[in-house]
Amino acid sequence: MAKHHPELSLLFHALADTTRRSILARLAEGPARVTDLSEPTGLRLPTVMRHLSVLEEAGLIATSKDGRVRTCAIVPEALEPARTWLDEQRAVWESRLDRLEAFAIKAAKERAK
Amino acid sequence: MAKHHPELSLLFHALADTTRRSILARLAEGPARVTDLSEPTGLRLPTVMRHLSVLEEAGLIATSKDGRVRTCAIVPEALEPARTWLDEQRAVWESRLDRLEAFAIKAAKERAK
DNA sequence: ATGATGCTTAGCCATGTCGCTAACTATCAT
DNA sequence: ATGATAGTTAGCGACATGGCTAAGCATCAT
Repeated sequence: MAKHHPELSLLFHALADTTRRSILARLAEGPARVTDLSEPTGLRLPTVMRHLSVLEEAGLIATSKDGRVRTCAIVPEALEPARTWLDEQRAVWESRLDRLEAFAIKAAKERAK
Repeated sequence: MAKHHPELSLLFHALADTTRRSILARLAEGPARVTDLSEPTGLRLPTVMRHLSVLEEAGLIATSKDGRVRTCAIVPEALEPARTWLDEQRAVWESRLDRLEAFAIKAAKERAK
């Protein structure tokens, strides 16, 4: 049952951090330099660098260096695996709603005790 | 720009682990006892318990105890915040494709050097 | 009432994460 | 060639994570 999806783990892990999500939000407005990402977050450069490497390993951003300036940009397709997984799960989970309801009744009974 | 979404962090973090995703896959087939989840994963009970509490805190599962048996079941709506966030991002990211392409050209130039 | 069963708690170990500072390298401007 | 600027590397500290064992508690069957 699709037990090993390291890419999904990388992806979800990268998204599971408010700082990284706000970096992505900033990059959604357009490419930015590392320093541009450091200022609004109030974080030091090395800290930002680490977040960027997590995002890059997850495939969520791409970076390139021109002179001494590194520019970061979003990779929109990177979200697809997550989206696909969520859709698949939703499909399966909802098709089991009958059983879920049976469980909910049991749970309610338990809660009432 | 929606900087603080602790629920999203909990959610993505819960999903960022293959063991937890396979527990969810198992639960997608219907509610199960803790022991039922322990056997296929090959993990010890306390380990499974910890994963379950992570999943429960993220709102992804609900559990109830009847006698000495705890039953776990999926909470389908729990995926919605993640799905919504992904959809929003995709919308924004894709609307910036023009800028992205400009960046891609620059990146290609850099890669070639 | 005894033992088996199912879960729970406490606590250990190795490793990973997230922030930092300090020091280094590389580039650009003068 | 000097200094400012942009990024990078190394390494620290506090804490979280993911696995385990051992021991405890509660319930069910006999």
